[in-house]
Order: sequence, then C-alpha cells, then structure tokens
Amino acid sequence: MISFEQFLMDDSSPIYLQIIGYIKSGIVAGTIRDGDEMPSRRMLSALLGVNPNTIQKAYALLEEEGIIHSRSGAKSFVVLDGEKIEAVREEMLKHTVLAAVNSMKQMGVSKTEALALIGKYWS
Amino acid sequence: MISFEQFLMDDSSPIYLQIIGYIKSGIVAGTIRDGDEMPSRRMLSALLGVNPNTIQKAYALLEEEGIIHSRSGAKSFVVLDGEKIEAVREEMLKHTVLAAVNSMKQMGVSKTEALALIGKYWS
Amino acid sequence: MISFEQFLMDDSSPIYLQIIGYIKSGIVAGTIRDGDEMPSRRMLSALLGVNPNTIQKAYALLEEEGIIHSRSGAKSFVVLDGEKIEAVREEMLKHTVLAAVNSMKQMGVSKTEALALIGKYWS
Amino acid sequence: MISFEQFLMDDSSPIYLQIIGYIKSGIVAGTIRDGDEMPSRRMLSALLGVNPNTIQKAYALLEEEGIIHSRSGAKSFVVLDGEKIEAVREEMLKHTVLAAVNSMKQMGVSKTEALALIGKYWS
DNA sequence: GTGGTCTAGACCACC
DNA sequence: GTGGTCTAGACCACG
Repeated sequence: MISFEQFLMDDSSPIYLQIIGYIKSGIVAGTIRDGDEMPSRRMLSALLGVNPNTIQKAYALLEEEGIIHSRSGAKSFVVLDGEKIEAVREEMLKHTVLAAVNSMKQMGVSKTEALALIGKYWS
Repeated sequence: MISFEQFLMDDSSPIYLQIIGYIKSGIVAGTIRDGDEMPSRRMLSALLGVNPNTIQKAYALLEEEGIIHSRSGAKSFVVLDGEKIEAVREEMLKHTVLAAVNSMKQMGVSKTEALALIGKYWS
Repeated sequence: MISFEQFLMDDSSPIYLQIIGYIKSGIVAGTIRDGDEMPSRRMLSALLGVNPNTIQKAYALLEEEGIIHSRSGAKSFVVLDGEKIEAVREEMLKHTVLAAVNSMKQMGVSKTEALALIGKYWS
Repeated sequence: MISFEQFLMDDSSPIYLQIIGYIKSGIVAGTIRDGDEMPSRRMLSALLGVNPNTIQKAYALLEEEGIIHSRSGAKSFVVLDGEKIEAVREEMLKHTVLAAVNSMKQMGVSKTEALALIGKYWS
C-alpha cells in the first residue's frame, strides 16, 4: 500500500496535480513499484482531508496515462514495466530541467553560471 | 521601442504573466534598459491577438512593481536603476532555480546528478 | 464440459456480462449444445482469477434466462431447445447489428459505404 | 457555433461520453469543422438540463484529445486539421465496425450472412 | 467494500 | 462573460 505520509499540500497548484506529481516522483525515486496497491479513493480522501472527487480526478488521469489500473469494485494497483518507468523518469526530469534551462537561457545566463546557481541553491 | 518579435505564447500559463516574464527576462538579459519605450497597449493587443484587458493587466502589474511608468495619454517607459535590476535578477533566478532544485530533490536526484542533467539538457 | 480456454477478458465491460456473452456466442455458433456441463463456480472463479461472486452473478442471470439449470450441490447444465437457440441468436445478432447500423448512420455513412466497411474490416 | 439540437440523450452510457460521441460523429459527418465555436459550459449545461461539471468533463476529454482548445476566460474552439479529422473518422469507424465484425465472427456468422444482416437492419 | 458518474453549488483566475 | 477547481453528498454497478 502506497503511503502518503510524506505528502505535503502545496496549495499553489491544483491538488489533483499535486497527487499525480507525488506518485510520479515516487516512481522516479523508486519508492513506488509495479504492483503496489493504491489507497482507495475514500480512504485517501479522508486521510488528506480532501473531497473524494478530487482524488477521483487524480486517479482517473493516472489511469489514462497507464500508470495505475482500476476496475469497478476492485482495488486499484500500480502497473509499471521498465519502459514505463523510464518514460516517467524521462518526462519528469526533462520537464523540470528544460523549464529551468530555457528560463535561464532567456535571461542570458551562461552554462557555468547555471551550474553555479544550482550549487548555490541546492543547500 | 521594446520588440515582441521573439515573444512566443506558451499557452500553459496566463498570458499576462507570460508578458511580464518576457519583460523581466529582457531586463535580466540586458536587452531591455532604462528609458526603453513600451509598445502601446492597443498596438501590442493587436500584435499578439490578445484581449486589450490582458495587456492592461500586465502593464498595471509592471507599473505596480515600479518597472514601467505610464502617464495617461502618454507612452509608457521602462524605469530601472541598478538596484531594481539586481532585485529583478535575484527574484527571477531564485524562483527558477529553486523550483528545479526542489523538484529534483523530491525525485531522489543527487546534487551531482542534477549538475549532470543541467549539462545534458543545456545545449 | 464447456471450455473457457478461448475466453479473453476484455476489461471494458463488466466481467459477468463478458461471461454471459461468451456463453451466448457459443450457443449461436453451435459450439455449446443442450446438455453441456458448465464448470463449477469455484473452478471457473479460480481459472479466471475472478471473484466467486462475479461468477455467481453470471450463472444466476443465465439461469434466469433459462439457459442453464442448476440444482444446489449438483452440477449446472445447459438446457436448450430449438426455440431458445433461435431466440438467443436473434437477440445477439439484432443487438450487434443494430448498434453498428445506428452508429454508422449518425456518422453519415451510407448503406453501400457500410457494406464496404464490413468487407474491409472482416478479414 | 455548434448546434446541439439533434442531440438525444441515450441514458445507457454516461452523458459525458454521449457528448463526446456526438461531437466526433459530427466531425466524421462533416457538420463540425475546424474553427467552430463550442457553446460555453454554462450555456450547454442549461440547454441539455445537465450539470455543468458533466459538460466540463466532456470538454476536458475532448481537449485532451486535441479536438477542442480552451483557454480560461476565452471561448472554446474546435481545432482540426486534415490529419486529425482522418484520425477521428478512422477511430470511430474502426471501433464500431470491428466491434460488430468480431462479435459476428465469434457467433459463427459468415461474411455474406453479415452483409445480409446489415442490409436487413439498415431499414 | 470498491470505482464511476452525476447533481448542486461555490470560488477563483482569466479575458 | 469564460474556463478550471473544489466541496458535499448522492446513486449505481461491480466484486
């Protein structure tokens, strides 16, 4: 059963996207694996203090991406093969890194400055 | 006169924020300088194919930040001293870099991996 | 004993309906005949990896339609006379064909185009 | 502005899917074209006597498929190039025809019988 | 128990 | 005005 203990609501982006991001981050970090059981919508909704529909939306999108599998009446599970994991990792990393790289380029930051900035703010 | 030729609508974030970001990036990059003339709201609205209210909102916020100065009926100009430029630069870079750093941390990426990723996606 | 070797779970419609459809198709195709023995609920549940209640529901509905006959503690058998077979055949075919016909009409497909499409996708 | 006058609720499948199907059928039939304006969610919800959220769900899925384009605060439009139209047509026809063909095959119907059945039920 | 759909209505950001 | 998100709660089909 996937734990949401470390999940912190950010409140700046929609909750359902935060949930999706949390799952995907877990996949990239390796803490969420193929076959893991998802908490039921009701349970998670109670745990996070969020409306069940919000959870439902997150789960529906994850299902559409093929990351979880749900059947009415049965529990939901994570379904991941090596390819999918790699794809998620690629997507997540590419998105974050490219966003930063492009912004910095547009600001006229050089590559070496960029590396220094990362070091500075890594803490 | 500040040119919006290189401005590309991203469609993922609100238009008025994209405009503000474009101006600020130009300031950090040094392509926008103190005393530069802003295009008129009407002209920019037509050029970008966007509702005039959207342009107005962007200009109003830039004015609120003290980055441009408008007098009703007259043209708008950029007003920048060294401090302001440094403040904008600091704000933009910190925001960009911290967003990337936090995302990568959550994905279990190490500092050295992060630096490698920046290098990989830079060119 | 009716074999479920060729049974493939479709995952888009409820399992119990898939089971019923599989049986009815077999009847129409002539591969399932009067007096054939149904697998036990327990066995089928294990074979398909499905909740026993789901099998039970399918069997109950088939019994309700008079297609199988069960006696508690005894095996279930298919009971079919000519009329019943004809009724099932009629029902299955009408349902299938009408669904396709109506969809195609709504898409502005002409009768001759429809016939061509059937030919195209048949093989 | 796309008209929903001919839209009839079927009630057997979810409303949001019926709306999507209606749009796609219109695309295949050629009555819905690139650049057409979608009715606003509120307006359509009132017109069909359906909750706005239901409309929202349909629109969101259409957007995800790249068939319509929405921006917060602005109207939604249909966006279709030749490829997309062909893809939708292919998807819709293939889905309906293959469903029928496979069902009939499983029932042991021959190709000529199938063609005769289509003719019979076309009316 | 589970997932899926829907209603009723609110709030916010955007144009 | 528009689209997007969320709450609160209901109902149904499924396993």
